[in-house]
Amino acid sequence: MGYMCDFCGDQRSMVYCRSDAACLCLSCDRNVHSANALSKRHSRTLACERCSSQPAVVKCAEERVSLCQNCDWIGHAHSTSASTHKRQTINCYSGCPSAAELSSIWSFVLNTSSVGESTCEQEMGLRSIASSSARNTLGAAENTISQNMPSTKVNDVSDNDRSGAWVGNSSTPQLSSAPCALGPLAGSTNLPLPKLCCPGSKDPAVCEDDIYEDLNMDEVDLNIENYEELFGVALSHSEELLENGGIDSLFGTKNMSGADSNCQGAVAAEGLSVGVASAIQPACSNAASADSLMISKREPILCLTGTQGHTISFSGLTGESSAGDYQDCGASSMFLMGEPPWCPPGPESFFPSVSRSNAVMRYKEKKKSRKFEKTVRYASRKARADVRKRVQGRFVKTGDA
DNA sequence: TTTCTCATTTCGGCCACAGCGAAGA
DNA sequence: TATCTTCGCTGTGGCCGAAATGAGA
Repeated sequence: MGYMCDFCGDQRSMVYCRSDAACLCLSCDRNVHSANALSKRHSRTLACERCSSQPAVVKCAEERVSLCQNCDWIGHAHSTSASTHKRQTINCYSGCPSAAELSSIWSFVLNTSSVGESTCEQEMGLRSIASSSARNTLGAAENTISQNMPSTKVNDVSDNDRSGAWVGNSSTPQLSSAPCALGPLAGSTNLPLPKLCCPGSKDPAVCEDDIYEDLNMDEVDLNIENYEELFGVALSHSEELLENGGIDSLFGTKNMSGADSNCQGAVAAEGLSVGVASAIQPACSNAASADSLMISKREPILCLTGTQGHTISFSGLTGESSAGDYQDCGASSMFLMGEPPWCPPGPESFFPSVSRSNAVMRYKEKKKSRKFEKTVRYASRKARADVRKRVQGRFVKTGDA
């Protein structure tokens, strides 16, 4: 890092806000994003420690740095030795999570409190910012993985790892958490397979609908106390763990690479279904906000390690994503264009055509009725514009009649 | 089934000006 | 180095026209 907070300029920046395109310290992150309900929806993640201008998507265990997609690619794809580096997905978050909740999202702090306890109740308690939708959809993804890759050993983690499977890393879904994963959403569907909420999903419309239905950040009432203090301790703890080589326990999940990697089987399997693989590791699938989930759709990032330790990366789209992009393009464009370009022409029987058309109708209706609130950044300007004289909608000079 | 026409919806530009930040004195 | 001044840019809302979309013949 080393870069200063874009807001206060005093503290070291730690968090990258996609919506604001800004790097913030934790304190400013809290202040800025607790201002109103809209700002609470901003999807944030750790800032890339290399370029400090992009959101980090993975954490390299060997180099001990958080890297954005680009830096990760530059640093690992071109080097045979570096390509074997163990990397962990860094999750997004939104709202104003407490330190404990952030620790759950990133799993690099206060891990001991949850180690060894993997009950649904605890996870739900920790992840209060996570919507049931996100939880369910990921759970559905797990289920799908298990069905589509029966030969792949998905559940290959210790109890300790399991505790962080949900809260810390989306790259390695855990079948063991099926009671949690198979929530009402997945269970209520009549579709042969649970819904997926990922770029490779066969029915993004369904996903987005569910996201909007189930996500209600306004209901989240989160308070942050002793933010800096907590994180100071937490970071020290994480560094200590890193020095001890306890990357697994630090992140609470399996690594992305390695001989027993969960993803390995997926890649090794011939005719890899990218869609399914995307379900394995959406960029921010653990994020609670629709924001982040949409980002996941737009930026399907795959970093899978094959049998030779080579990393295969896919990125659907590159470049900056504006706030407007998140509004709709993420899902609708993909949806309207049919199958995502990265979807292989595999079996099309994931969803019956009737269900799909129904999903199309539901999606269109919902899209029609959806309202995107406009954020007024300067109330004073708004107040002045409201009282300013106009002619045919245009402002006129004060002196003019 | 395709093509054309009309109605409806969506979206971007325009306007004045206070306020903010950068640059220079 | 600190303070002040100047300049340029930003954002605000309602209306209009062009473009896109949908429905019907």
